[in-house]
Amino acid sequence: MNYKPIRTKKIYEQVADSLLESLKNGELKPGDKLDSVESLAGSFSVGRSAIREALSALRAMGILEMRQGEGTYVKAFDPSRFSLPTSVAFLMKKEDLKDLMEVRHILEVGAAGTAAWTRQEDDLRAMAQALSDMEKAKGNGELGEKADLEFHIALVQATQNQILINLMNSVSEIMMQAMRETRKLLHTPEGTSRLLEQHKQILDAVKAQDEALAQEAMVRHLQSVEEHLAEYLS
Amino acid sequence: MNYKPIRTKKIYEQVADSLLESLKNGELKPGDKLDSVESLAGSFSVGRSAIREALSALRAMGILEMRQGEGTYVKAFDPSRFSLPTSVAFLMKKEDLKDLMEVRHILEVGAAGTAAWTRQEDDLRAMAQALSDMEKAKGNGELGEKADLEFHIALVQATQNQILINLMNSVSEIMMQAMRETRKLLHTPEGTSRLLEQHKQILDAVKAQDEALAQEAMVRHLQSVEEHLAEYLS
DNA sequence: AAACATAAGGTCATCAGATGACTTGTTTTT
DNA sequence: AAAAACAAGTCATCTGATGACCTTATGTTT
Repeated sequence: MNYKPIRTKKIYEQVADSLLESLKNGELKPGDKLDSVESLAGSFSVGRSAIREALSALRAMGILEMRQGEGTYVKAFDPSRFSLPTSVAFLMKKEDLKDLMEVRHILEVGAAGTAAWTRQEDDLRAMAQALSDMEKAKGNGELGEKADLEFHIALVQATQNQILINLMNSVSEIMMQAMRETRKLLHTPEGTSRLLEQHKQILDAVKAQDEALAQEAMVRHLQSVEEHLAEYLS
Repeated sequence: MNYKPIRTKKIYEQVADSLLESLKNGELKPGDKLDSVESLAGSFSVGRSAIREALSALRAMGILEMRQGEGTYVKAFDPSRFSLPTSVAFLMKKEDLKDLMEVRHILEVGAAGTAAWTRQEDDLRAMAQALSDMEKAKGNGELGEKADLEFHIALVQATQNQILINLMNSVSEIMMQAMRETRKLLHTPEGTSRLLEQHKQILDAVKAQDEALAQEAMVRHLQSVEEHLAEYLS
């Protein structure tokens, strides 16, 4: 015999769900100010702690904003919510990292293709700037790596797709944190010139608005990078 | 003149950061049990509420697990943490949805390409099953849609990449919620047979382990879908 | 009249004590 | 030996109090 559990959900979860429901119904709209914690506690007939936990949960989801002394407000949708938790990088295993690298590969190739369509002059300038920084940094691992990152950021920015930008950036950040030591070995003197050439091909294809070529160039680049990191991931 | 703000961070944020630090240092490992809320409150010289808020925040990040009556434990890394907040679908605007659709496009094409390499017999069976379900459901929008979704899930499963699977699934879920009404118009009687043909091409390419063909077939499929949804997104 | 200073009210942040609920392990009873 | 009762540890929630912070209104000075 298995009876249904009674009161499975914790109180603050019920409260959070109820508030979420109000949002879906349109009773609460972005920008609205919620009732004070006290009055909410009264309405729901629960303690303030439960309300606060519910609000904290919703804030963690990025739906609410609590401003001390002012009140609690419904946040508008913000594409930056579409990012991954970077704080967990340090407990990823090698397989996880391999999976993440694959996701990055997919996103980055896709971004290169999209950017070929959507890139503006600004974006081309930013990418070219990153390339020239990389050239200047030849041999300096620290700087070279920074310029490398800047290039990839400029590329994804060129897609004009905020969700993609946020997703890509958080993926990159997690990978950087998880591979702190290893990734330096890409920026040896001759490594830099190889990377430089690959990046230049990507930029040229994006500039020429050649989607297929941009994707190919990115695939070549990533395959090269992945080869050099292979031993770390195996 | 701009002075540094004093005590920028709230107490629970400081506590959360401190605990995160312990995780990075390796003082805390996945599976470990944390001290009780009381004793943590003593160690940090703060009230229990502050500790609880910190723990709640870490739980929201998926790093901790609080079990009533037992204690608080450090969770192991779980790829399912790499998903996007599905609860915010209802406050997305059309541009956001367009961006998200683009991300889905990129991920799905990438998944098709990867699956061509990694798919197992099981995966092929699951995809074929979804297709036959779709055929049976011809005309029934509800069932057809379900089978459609199953096909895409089976495809991404075939990549064997848990992070990609989670990411893709949450993207799909958000899109489904945000387009509740509109997406039904794909599963008209003649719409279904068109979709069926496109899916079959994808399956064939994946079965043949032809990466490029699988990607092409997926691109064709998504372009067709996007065309039919165009009026909704414009 | 304009700028500044002060006070008041509202609200979130934190603390501390108390009670309830849940899990685990031990002891007692049958 | 099995079942039931009990005890200890812990998280969940409630409550009241205090502090910190923001906004607004009011008063004061220039």
